[in-house]
Amino acid sequence: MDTARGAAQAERSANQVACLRALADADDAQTVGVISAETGLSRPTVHAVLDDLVEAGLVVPTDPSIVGPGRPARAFRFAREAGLVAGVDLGPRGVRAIICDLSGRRLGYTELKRDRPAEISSIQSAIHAAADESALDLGRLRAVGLALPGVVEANGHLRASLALPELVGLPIAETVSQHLGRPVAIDNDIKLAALAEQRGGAGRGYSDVVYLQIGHRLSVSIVLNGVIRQGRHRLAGELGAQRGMRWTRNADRGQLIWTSHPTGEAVLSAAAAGDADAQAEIDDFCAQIAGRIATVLLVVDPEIVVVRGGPAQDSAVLLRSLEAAVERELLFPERPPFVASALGREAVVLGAVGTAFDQFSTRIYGVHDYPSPWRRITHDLERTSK
Amino acid sequence: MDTARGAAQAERSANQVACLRALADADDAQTVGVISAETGLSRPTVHAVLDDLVEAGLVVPTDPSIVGPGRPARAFRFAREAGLVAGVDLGPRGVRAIICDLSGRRLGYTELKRDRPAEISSIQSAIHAAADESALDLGRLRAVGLALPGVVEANGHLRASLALPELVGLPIAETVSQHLGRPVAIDNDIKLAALAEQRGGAGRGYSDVVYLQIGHRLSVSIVLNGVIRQGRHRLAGELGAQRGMRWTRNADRGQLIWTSHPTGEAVLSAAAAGDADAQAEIDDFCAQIAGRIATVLLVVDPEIVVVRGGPAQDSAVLLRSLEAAVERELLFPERPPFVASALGREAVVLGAVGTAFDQFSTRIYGVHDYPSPWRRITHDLERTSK
DNA sequence: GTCTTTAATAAAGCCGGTTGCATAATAAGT
DNA sequence: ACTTATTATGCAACCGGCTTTATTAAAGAC
Repeated sequence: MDTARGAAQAERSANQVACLRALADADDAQTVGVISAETGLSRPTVHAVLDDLVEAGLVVPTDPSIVGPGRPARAFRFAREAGLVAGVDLGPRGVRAIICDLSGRRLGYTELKRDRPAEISSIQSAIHAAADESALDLGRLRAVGLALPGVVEANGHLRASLALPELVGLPIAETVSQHLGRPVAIDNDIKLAALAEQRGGAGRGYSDVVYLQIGHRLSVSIVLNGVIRQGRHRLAGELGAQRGMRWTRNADRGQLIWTSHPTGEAVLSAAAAGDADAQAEIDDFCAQIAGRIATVLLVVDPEIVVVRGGPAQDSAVLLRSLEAAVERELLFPERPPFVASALGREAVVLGAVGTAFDQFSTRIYGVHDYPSPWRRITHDLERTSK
Repeated sequence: MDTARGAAQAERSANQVACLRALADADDAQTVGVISAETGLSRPTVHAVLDDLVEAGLVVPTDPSIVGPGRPARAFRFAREAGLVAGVDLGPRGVRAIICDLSGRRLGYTELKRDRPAEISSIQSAIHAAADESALDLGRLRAVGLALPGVVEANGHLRASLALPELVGLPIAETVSQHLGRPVAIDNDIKLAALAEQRGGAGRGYSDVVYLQIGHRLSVSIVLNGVIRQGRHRLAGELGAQRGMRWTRNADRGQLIWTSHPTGEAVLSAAAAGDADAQAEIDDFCAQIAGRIATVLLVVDPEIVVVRGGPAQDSAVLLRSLEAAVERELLFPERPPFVASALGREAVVLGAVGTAFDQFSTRIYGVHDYPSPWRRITHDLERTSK
């Protein structure tokens, strides 16, 4: 008895999404005729669907803005300002927050440094600060995404974290959610960065991506079929959890030691400028980590590897060295290309807000299966580098 | 303009599948009323759908076979004999073939040894032999699944194979398909074994399974979200493709060397009987391979690990030793359980026929998205051990 | 003020589903 | 052998969603 109703309503729902997408893709107002042509739906249907969407507040009628002869067409516009979604990246040294509208446009952004141990309240503070930047009304906030370093359980607790030990065991998602009265999606920072790169960064267009972050420690995260690989115990990619398996020998308590130049960045820059010692040190480093990377590649055989490490302009040195080192590990010539991260350090916070869109799509838009605006989320990157 | 038609027909199609499933699940004849109750569809709808299915030959009306008072209900039965699906496991020493009906029942089975190099024609021969066993009419054959050792490309060629070098580079799937006039699904043998174990073997009920075959060489295959992980170059799980990465030190050109007893099976049996030397040798072996297994576990973090190795009755010795060795490698206590393969050597051929059901479901049944009868395929295992 | 052009609305029909009711087919009772 | 109780069938009516077709409304152009 529910089947028929369900199927019929599903069809209407699908058409709502189709019309909303057509309206949101072209970001100025559109007439019913155009939407009808674009979606393949008949004019009366489009009209009925748009009425529903106007009712729901997702679409607003606009002035016809006529040009030619004939009766002016009623125009409609996606009400992208109807709701807000926030993303927060709570790291060991600071917090970043971003606020987007329903179309994924970046409306507010904040970056706060911190010396003291982190507190849960700094998450809400960052959201408020980002909202104040553009005088946004947080009453329209629909959902929040949160990125944390460490093993994040499905229930929103932080099971383990070397970077934020002060928050381990706390019900973080629950606390923030109760405080803000909004749903909170929470996940590991590297996993969210990988997702952002796959959806709209260097891995765009590929569904299977391995993301590699090379800093003072090495982190791996994997996106398969367009979704983050979590694993039964949320340990997928946690290669550091293997005993006695240090990635490199020149690491001392989580700090990489470089000899040719004081910092990793300096070594990269020098190698890029032609310094042979620096290049040799990088090649040696890559050779050390290549074995385990090769194993990861042979387990999942991804389409592409996105690498974040060192300053963006010098990443080519690291990439080529790593590529060569990995190639030496493999018996077959088939190997995914290694490309530099496109989103850099922003990837984490973009992944956070994006995953909120993904997980709470229905609550955010009020329709089922509306796709998240990853394209725009990741595209508005320039605004930050101002 | 196609949307409405499409949605409506999709609904009808879904209802066809629902009715067919209800009919196939209870494998004797069912009345319209029962199906209606089971599917939640109304009686007139069920009747219309069944008429379609009878038309398509998938369902046959049956004698009412009444019992109580009242007008006898028309009964219908799933026409499981309407089509056949074959699976073939072409190995280095022989070939196995199985033939199932539409419900996944095993109707024919054959096992042929071979000393000479393999030929493609032995695939068809095995199918014919299996059909002859039960006097089956291969005119009803709908699809074929084929398992091969080595790297199998998506187009049906064998890219690399240590076990069957004589077939490398040949368009195997295409040749068999043209010869039989039927679609042929082809894949790597270990991958298909993993799939069979996940769908109806020791990994039943789990969607993320790592399958480990421990013989003279070690093979890994991974099922994620219920589908075989293939990888961009079909190399997912091919850990042997990493240079210099021998799994164990007591291997000589692909042959494991045992000292306490002549064969691996003998070592396992002795250890099971309490032989300390044998147990020590097994523990040493497991310690050697545990590192790489741990890495695989940390990359994908599966729900369960299915292990095939040694004779079934002594597998507990190997499993416990392996479990302990892997546990020593991991920093976190979370670890998937290790269980013994339920399908044994049959897993490969069962996976072959099952993947044919999966891939050619529409052609086999004539309806969209009818689920493969994995349960019955893997359940009829006893018939072989006769 | 009328004509032309374009869009909105209304009406009718299709397809798939459901509910409700009269009817047919049987076993059991007399 | 006939009636009755019982059960499933088959038909009719209706709903929800979409489409097509025809009619009406609203603007600019002459």
